[in-house]
Amino acid sequence: MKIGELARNAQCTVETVRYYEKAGLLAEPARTEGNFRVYGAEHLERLRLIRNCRALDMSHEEIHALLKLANAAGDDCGAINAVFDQHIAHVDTRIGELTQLKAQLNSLRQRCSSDQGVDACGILQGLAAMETGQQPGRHTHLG
Amino acid sequence: MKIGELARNAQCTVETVRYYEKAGLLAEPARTEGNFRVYGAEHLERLRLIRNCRALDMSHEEIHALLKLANAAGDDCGAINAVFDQHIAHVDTRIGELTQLKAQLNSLRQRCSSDQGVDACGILQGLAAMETGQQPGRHTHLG
DNA sequence: TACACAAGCTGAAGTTACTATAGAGTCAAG
DNA sequence: CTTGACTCTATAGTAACTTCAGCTTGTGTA
Repeated sequence: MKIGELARNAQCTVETVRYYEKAGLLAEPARTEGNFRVYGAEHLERLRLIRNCRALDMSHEEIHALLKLANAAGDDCGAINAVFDQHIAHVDTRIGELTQLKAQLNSLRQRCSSDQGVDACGILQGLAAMETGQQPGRHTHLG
Repeated sequence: MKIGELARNAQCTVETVRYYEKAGLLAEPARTEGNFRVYGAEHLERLRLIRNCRALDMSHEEIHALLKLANAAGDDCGAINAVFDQHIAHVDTRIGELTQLKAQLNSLRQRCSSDQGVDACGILQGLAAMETGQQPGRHTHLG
């Protein structure tokens, strides 16, 4: 199968496929005489796995670790669980941060009644007065 | 005040300050004879406002719009509310996405009991079998 | 006064995970 | 034999910074 078909089967673009190859997530496939990439079922399976991990917001680093572990057939999969648990922790942290954020935003929003002039705007006053919070802190790779 | 002091007062790095200047969020300050930037209280106030907006995960685009509106003294602040409301909607959307994600991750996680071999790992099986979901979809600028 | 060291300067490159573009080559159908 | 779909490589752009190299300025101490 050529790159277009592979991409269609995995619901992504051909550019993404080539990008994964350069990024070392997807093995370099064979080539035709005309230099076109030719893929087999194993490539599709691996690509699907990668896309699913991405759909779960895992970073390339996490996926890379996972793939490496998955290839070490015979090992027990405690390490895989660890990668997974860590990712779940990331998501959880991020949800907590955003929830707090939303509360703060809502409380600011309540301070403005929309018809007043900019000088009296409660939102702007609130934004200027807030004690500069701790750096949003990149505890996770999630935005 | 020089750039280092300004940065300390606003809880950010000097590189970030220079970056905001280049990005057009912070006005270019005066310079000393030796070409050092010199800031006044108004710069600090504006920088604090910017950092607070960032702490609330607003994008530069949103902040830029907000600053422009804030400078249009005299206008009523309905437009400011609109920017704010839109941002709150972004945060809300993202929380919803991550919550769904977490449920999916947890359900996958339950499939593995850790002591088995990689071949039988329920997580990997789940990841391979998942129907490639819709693109995570950038509805918001939040990751 | 001399010298070290902190702090400042500019400009360019690196980060993440792609997307988009340019300019060229390959291949099957009509 | 030409058209059009598909593929190739290489490069640049995205957001919001961070890091680095190489230089200049200012300050404190011997």
